[in-house]
Order: sequence, then structure tokens, then C-alpha cells
Amino acid sequence: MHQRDEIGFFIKLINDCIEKKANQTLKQFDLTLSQARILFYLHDHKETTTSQKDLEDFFEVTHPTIIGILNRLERKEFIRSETNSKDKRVKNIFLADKGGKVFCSMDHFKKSTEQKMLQDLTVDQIKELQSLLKIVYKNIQTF
Amino acid sequence: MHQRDEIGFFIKLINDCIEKKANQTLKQFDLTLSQARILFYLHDHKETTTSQKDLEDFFEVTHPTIIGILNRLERKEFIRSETNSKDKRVKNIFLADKGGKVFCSMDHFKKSTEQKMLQDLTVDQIKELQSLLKIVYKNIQTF
DNA sequence: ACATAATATGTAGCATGCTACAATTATACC
DNA sequence: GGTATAATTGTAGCATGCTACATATTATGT
Repeated sequence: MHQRDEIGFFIKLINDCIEKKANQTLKQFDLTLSQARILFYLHDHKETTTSQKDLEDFFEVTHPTIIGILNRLERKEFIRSETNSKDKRVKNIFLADKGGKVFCSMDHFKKSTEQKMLQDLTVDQIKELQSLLKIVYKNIQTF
Repeated sequence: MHQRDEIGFFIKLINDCIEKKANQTLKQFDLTLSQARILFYLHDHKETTTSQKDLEDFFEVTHPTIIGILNRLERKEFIRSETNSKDKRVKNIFLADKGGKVFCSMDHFKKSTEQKMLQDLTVDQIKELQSLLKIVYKNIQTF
């Protein structure tokens, strides 16, 4: 088995490539892929309040990672944050006006990207890919 | 479509997870996953000389990325390097004794990891996954 | 009520990826 | 042969991931 044929290696190639291309496109919005994903999350969860911890759990990254991304987003005024008055340990995160404004054009970019990525695949193949990746994911998590 | 169901997002979760677990295991060898992958490459290409550029092309990363990894590997004496006398622009990279020594135990770890990752999948399913990922990869590259 | 444990966030330092710019050497062309 | 171009490597600075340690607040148990 050659290194480049291994699933883990291949997944890394794909992930690096997605991130690079996305970051090049998102540069026009002064955003990175990880930052944009946070904005999408906040947009999708407008009705409920979101804490830093919620973002850690959803994106499955450690808290120093989330803190870094949020600090950069807040410095650029895409989001704002405030301490929860009920539980002062908790910091709530909100989409700021600027974050809402870039949303439409970003959403369009996101949909066309996902579409290009999955072109030449049938609906069944996409479902199959999702289900296979889910199994792989479950396997690695239980190491 | 929810964010976590998107292929790109899912691939990132899997990649982060693989890298984290692998780095925890490889710590005993004083190596990271990216560093170990370089050693595997050098081991698999013992018969031919390898330049920095070869590694960039194989791993599809930029040259500053490769330089960083190689510098850390050389500082730890897993590899050594020398300027090509025929073409002084080129820097050749060799596996050092120390790099060869950790190889057996790493190889064992690598095989058992790949096995655990793909458990519960049939040979046909693995082939199907590889072929689907290959299509996705081709699609992103031609953006 | 008070000590202890758990939870949420913060900071420091590192590895790996990137872009942008620079330096050196080899190649190509007139 | 000399100049322009290409190829290879190097450096600086940043974003995002991590671990390890620290701090503040809340929850728990006696």
C-alpha cells in the first residue's frame, strides 16, 4: 500500500486543499474558513444564545483554539461578546451587524463550493460517502 | 443541510481527530504525524535521492512548510541534508541512523491505526470510499 | 458554612499550514 | 558571453490547531 493511497493521507490532502481554496476566496470578506464557519453557526442559531463552550463542543476543538478565532473575529467586529450575568464563568457570543452583512454573499459562495465539490456524484453516492465517513469517524474517536 | 452533515466539515473533523490521536501516540518517539510521514517517505524511497522539492510535490504543501518540518527533523537528527554538487540549488534529504531505528515500531503503530480506522468496513467499501474521495479531490483541485 | 471538585475561560509556547518577498544558482536566448 | 527567465531554497509574519498551566466562578458534599 502506497502512502498516497491511504485514507488518512488522502483526507489530509483534501482538507488542506479545501482550506487553501476557501481562504483565497474568503479573503475578499477579510475572513478565513474557520472564522466563516463560526459566523454560519451563529447565523443558524440566532434564536438561542451561544457560549464559547457551545462552539468548542460543536466544532470539536479545544478552548484555546476557539478563543483565538473569536478574538480575531471580535477585533474585526464581526461578532461581540458579553459575560453571562446568571453564570459569570460563561461568555456569550453574538453575531454583530457586520457579521450579518457579509452573510448573503458568503452563503452563495458556500453553496456553489459544496456543489462543485460534489459534481459528478449522484445523490446515492453522496449519501454513501457520508455514511462511510461516519463509520471512519466513529472508529477513530474510540481509539 | 446542517453544517455538521457537510462533507467538507466532516472531512475536517476526521482530519483533526486523526492528527490529534496520532500526535499523542507518536510523542513517545519524539515525532509528529507530519514528521513521521516524511520519514516513511524517505524509507520508501531509499534507492533514489530525494530533494526538498520532491517532498513538496509529494505532500502537496508549500516550500516554507516543508522547510519547517525538515529543520525540526534535522535538529533532532532523524534526517541529514546536503547540497547537490551537480545543481547547487538543490538540497538532498537522507534518513539518518536515528530515523531508521524508530521505523519498525512506528510501522507497527501505523498499520494498526489504519486497521482500526477501517474496521467494520468491507474491502469493497474501502475501495468505494477511496474512489469517492478521489472524485471529490479532483473536483476541488480544478476550482 | 466551608472545603473540595467541577466548569468555563484565559495565557504561553509550540507545530504546521499559508502568503509574500528575497537570494542563489541554472537555463535559455540573443 | 551576457542578460533575462526559471527553479530551488530561505525568511518573516500570520492563522489555526494542540498541550500544559492558571484563574475565576459555580456546584457539591459533609
